[in-house]
Amino acid sequence: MTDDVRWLDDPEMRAWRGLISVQRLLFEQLNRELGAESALSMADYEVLVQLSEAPDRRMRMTELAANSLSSKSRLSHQVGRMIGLGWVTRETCPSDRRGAFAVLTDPGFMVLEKAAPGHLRSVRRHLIDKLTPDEVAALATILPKVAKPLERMLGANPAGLRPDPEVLASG
Amino acid sequence: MTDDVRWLDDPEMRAWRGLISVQRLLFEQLNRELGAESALSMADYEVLVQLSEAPDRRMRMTELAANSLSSKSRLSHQVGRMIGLGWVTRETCPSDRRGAFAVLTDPGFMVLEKAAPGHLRSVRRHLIDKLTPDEVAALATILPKVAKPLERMLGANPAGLRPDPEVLASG
DNA sequence: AAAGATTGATGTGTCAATCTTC
DNA sequence: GAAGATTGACACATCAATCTTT
Repeated sequence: MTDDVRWLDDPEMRAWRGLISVQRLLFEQLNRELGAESALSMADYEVLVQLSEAPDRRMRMTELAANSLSSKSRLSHQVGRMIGLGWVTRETCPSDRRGAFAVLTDPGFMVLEKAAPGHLRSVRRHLIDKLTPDEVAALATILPKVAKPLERMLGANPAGLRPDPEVLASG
Repeated sequence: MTDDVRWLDDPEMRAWRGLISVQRLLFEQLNRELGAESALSMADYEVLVQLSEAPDRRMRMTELAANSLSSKSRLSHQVGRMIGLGWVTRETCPSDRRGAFAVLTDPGFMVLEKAAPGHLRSVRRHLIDKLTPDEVAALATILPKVAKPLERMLGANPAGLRPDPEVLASG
């Protein structure tokens, strides 16, 4: 661990700060608006969307966790809460008795249907409408270049979303 | 609230999903690496950076909250913890006795100095190095277009980071 | 009353430990 | 023992309420 570090130059710093700002401001605002209109968090919303699009409106927990970029632990807590609210039920998997399905209920589906238009408007208002189509396309190209390597790195890790010690140690 | 919603088209959806992925994967990974190397969260880090760059290594709580895009409440809890760790002290403002300064201590400064190189490397490895200079520049241009309107909207709001009821109702 | 700031209750995320089935 | 999944303890964020000074 040498002391000579390459600091971020101006565009690098602005890109990085921009990402921080968007994370802090955009996501929290969308969360607030979604919550105010429908008592849903973005995490809830994402789970509902995934389940609503899945065959039979059901999905294995591990698959659901992967699709919603969540750790198994987080998803488990979250689905637990959603079961408490009656939006989801749990079913055991017949072919592999370790496995569990999360199943979307009708009330859960209705909550999603009711929340979707408002949430979509929020996303347009605060994100899409602020950018030109070219800029949107640029984000669509650039962001996966950052996300995909992390996806691979974390997905390759057996025990959920945990840091890779090798990568950590490496300079 | 009409039922006819304009769904996101393909680039719009990819941009939006990309942002979600980056938020989930990049920030959590950086947080984990920072924590593993230095027992610091990104929120801690940001506060330490702000204070270290401020005149006399001190800053008013409200200003610090604004600079680190945090709500006053969050910052207050956070600084409270950091005081407990000996990284920061609190001082009352002589000219306005409602006000408080957060002041960086020497131990706090040393923690930051020790953590910075590793964190910087993480940011390079997972973000900057994945992109061409053009792509970095594009992010530096595009992201503020999303962040600034939110900054204005939320900053204009007297009581911290709260949603604007008008905006919520509209649309 | 408004601004500066803190507090406490509650909800959610994280990590490590655990349990069951493969 | 590894995979699928859950649990409990703890850390942090959020919101509303509060307190003090202006």
